[in-house]
Amino acid sequence: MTVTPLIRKLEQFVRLSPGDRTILTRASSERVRKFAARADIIREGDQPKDVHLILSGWACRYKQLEDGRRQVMSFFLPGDMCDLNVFILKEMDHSIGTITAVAIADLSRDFFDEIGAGYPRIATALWWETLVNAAIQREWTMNLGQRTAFERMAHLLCEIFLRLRLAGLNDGLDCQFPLTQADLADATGLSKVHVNRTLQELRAAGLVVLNRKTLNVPSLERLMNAGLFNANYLHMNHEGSQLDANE
Amino acid sequence: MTVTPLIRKLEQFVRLSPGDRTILTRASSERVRKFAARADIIREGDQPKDVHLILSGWACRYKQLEDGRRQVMSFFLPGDMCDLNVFILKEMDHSIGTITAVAIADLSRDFFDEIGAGYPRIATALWWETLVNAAIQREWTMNLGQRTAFERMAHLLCEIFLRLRLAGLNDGLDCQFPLTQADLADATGLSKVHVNRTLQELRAAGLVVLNRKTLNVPSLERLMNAGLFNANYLHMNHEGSQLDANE
DNA sequence: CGATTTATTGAATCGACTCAATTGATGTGG
DNA sequence: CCACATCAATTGAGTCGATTCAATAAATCG
Repeated sequence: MTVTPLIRKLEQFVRLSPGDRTILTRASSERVRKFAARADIIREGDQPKDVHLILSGWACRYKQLEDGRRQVMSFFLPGDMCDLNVFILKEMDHSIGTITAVAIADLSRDFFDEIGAGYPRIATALWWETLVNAAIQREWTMNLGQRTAFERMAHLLCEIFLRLRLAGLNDGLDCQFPLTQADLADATGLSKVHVNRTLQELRAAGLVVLNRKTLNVPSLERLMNAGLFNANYLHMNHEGSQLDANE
Repeated sequence: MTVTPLIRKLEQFVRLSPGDRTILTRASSERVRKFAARADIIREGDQPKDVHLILSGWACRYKQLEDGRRQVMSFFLPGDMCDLNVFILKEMDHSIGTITAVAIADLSRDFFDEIGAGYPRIATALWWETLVNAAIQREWTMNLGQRTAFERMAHLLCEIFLRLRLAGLNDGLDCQFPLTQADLADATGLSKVHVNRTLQELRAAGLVVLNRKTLNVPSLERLMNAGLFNANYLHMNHEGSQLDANE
């Protein structure tokens, strides 16, 4: 049940068989852990032991400089997982912290061996996810390097909105939006004050309605234009039929 | 011979057997293509057919907005390869262009199937490379979002210097450095003028000597301090002994 | 060698930041 | 369920880092 976002997302790319869904569901119900909001799941310097799959709630990767400057490098939404095979590294080079209360499933090396050996569709879908995550990280580079505050914020909101939709987590034009302006500041490299002013501009332009932890996007097309948003990097154009599940 | 940077780099992480080296050398000598400086290897929108391995020369990933703003999202040095399994995507979301004259080897899907089936050490090393590349991309996010122009430039120069060293391509305190100030501007999100001024600051601080396409770093430690550089994200602390090659 | 690219400098401007104070929401314990 | 405490959002004013525009100098290439 809680795995739905993952399955839903992977099926954007491959059509999963009942057996595929079963093993994903099983893996998502063993070794579940819960965290409060604003807690760390793993810290820079820790030894990574498992791959974390977000079952519910929002989290983020972040890194901090000695003087306190903090950068959020990505957001994890339900159905997202941290790097495949992280456990081959000796230590984490960043931290993963929660935004809201979060439930995760810890996925072991054995699980991925099993997938590699007997679940080629899942393996392919996980590669696709890995490539999309890399593309998202590159797009953030573009966002921080080239876009103005206004464009950057519009772009980020577009991305989150679309990613929630891929995971089946939005409701028409609305979605849950638990990020504070401080979170947005850390993700966009802007100051909190400027985030506030930028959001006001977006509101004034009629591009977003954002309050009480809810985001409403009256016209995704207009928001995309404002953010110079090209969805190609999300590689969604597959209609779930890349591989067939003739089991 | 030209594969040396790749083998050298991978051996930071695993100890390769003679058989491992043979297949890497073979794959690097079949299907070699050469490009002039400032040419595109593949463009956004193209269908990716192979994984590209840089045998010699420097290249970069980049993306451009309609109005011409350009962001370099990563540099490819000899021994680097573009995303594993890119060919599962329908189209490229960015372009790859050369900086200098470049020779690449095109690696096919079959090659990677072969690696997966019979060369576990190489497979592990390629995963390590993938994870390090993801970490580098995240660090660029940090760089663009949080560091000042001065720190950012110092950080970038550190990273390139260390990566060249990993591939066995620098000579003591010196290394080849074919990037123009315009390239640095596109990579750091700064204007060309400001890159120029920032480099002058770095020179004035005695942190770098940079001219005639050569970079000299008198004290890597001081440059690292200036860039708030923490090398943990390169995951180099493995001494090539992660897995043994008892063939 | 001239032609073109790359690097450098100066001056004026602007986007985003800092500092500081205020308002508004949220949440918790008594 | 209110009162207080805390966290989140908003506003104003002054400043600064980095930008743009424009011109010149130096390097590189054919």
